[in-house]
Amino acid sequence: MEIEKDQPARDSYHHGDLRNALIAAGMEIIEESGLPGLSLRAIAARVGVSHTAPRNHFGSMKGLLTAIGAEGFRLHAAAMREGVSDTSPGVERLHAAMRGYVEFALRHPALFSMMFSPQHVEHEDETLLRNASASYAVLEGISRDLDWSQAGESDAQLRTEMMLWSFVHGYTTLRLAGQFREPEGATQPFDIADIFPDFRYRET
Amino acid sequence: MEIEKDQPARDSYHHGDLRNALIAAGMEIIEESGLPGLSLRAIAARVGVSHTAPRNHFGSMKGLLTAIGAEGFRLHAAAMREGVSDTSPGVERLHAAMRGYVEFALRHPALFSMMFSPQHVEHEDETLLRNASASYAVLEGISRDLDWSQAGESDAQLRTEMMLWSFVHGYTTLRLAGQFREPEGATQPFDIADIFPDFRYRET
DNA sequence: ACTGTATATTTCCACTGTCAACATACAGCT
DNA sequence: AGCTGTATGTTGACAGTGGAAATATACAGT
Repeated sequence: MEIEKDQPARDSYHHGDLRNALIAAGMEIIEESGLPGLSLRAIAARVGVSHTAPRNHFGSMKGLLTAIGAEGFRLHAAAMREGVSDTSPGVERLHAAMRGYVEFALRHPALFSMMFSPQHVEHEDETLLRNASASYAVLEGISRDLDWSQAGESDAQLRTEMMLWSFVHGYTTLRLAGQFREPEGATQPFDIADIFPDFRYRET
Repeated sequence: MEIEKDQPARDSYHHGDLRNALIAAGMEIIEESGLPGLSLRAIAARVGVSHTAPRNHFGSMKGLLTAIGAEGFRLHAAAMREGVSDTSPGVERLHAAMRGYVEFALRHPALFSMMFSPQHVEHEDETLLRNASASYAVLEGISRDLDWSQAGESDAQLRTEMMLWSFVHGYTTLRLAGQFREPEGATQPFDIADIFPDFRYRET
């Protein structure tokens, strides 16, 4: 790889806001070239800084990726909230939130998969967990506006939320991994709202 | 890393069954040290062969990982089938299959996440897809023994299968990523069967 | 003005996957 | 049996990676 020519001119030896600049640069690169293109050196070069400079702010590559992932969760939550903003409460709102979840992942596949990869990201990290919870809270809030009375038992609320998150996240992950077949004649797999289990099973 | 001392003695210049030996060695390493420890050179060293030898059989690192992933899907399907073998048909069998899915992933976390990572694995690969389908087919078969009549519409079968797979896979992935909270007093998150949506929602 | 600390650079290291050139063994044909 | 083409392994080099130690520079508090 050649040296980055148009390094942002820096007046002083110190950058001033290197931490945020690195996160932003990492975001750009992961959008452009995916995870394989996301190297410590590439990020540093884009900011115009030596490849060891990030170490002062993030400790290691994993630390930097974790910060990027945390920012990803922030965007993820924002995308869901926006997709939901102009729907009236009820199932439609839930469907909209689920679609927001999926569409964000399809638009930012590399970022999304990194966010949930313990290999790349320190999944115990405080801000990462907090931002992930904020994302989780969007689904949670909508879920509370519905009546899940048949769930019945203790911790019904928590169970329902886990069910929702599992379902949406699994659908998203499998779509990203290209595992779903299209139904006959269609060019895309079923929309997530079309497979949402609004039914109950019985044994034959 | 030091050189591997106890290389399996090889009588002849040619190995004889290098392809399978490499897959087996890769399996061992990913179990012991996870994805970060899984390097082309480490796999080759364990078999006692130069690090460029795999190239003849797999083309690239990704090719080798794909073969390992395909083998992983085979084991995954086998684990599910075994967990199901001594249950009578019905919901219990479905629960058993889901538990088998989850437990395999918890026992082989690195392998499992690699299997679904397009970054590591050629997810269009023929044998990989075939073995993945075999795994898929276990859930599918059990699902057919249940009555999902309320799903109703066209392609109900396919939708149901997608729903099941999404749910199980999402639960598994989120557990692996450490995203679920334990309910109060418990040391583990809810079992997957305890959050399975055997209910329907209504709007309030 | 002085001093300790935060920030950034330089240089080196072990390690990675890929590649081209070469060595060895096997398999099929005459 | 001998020849030959092809499959299979090896060697050595290469650019790229993240991390670490030693060093330079600037800032912040006294």
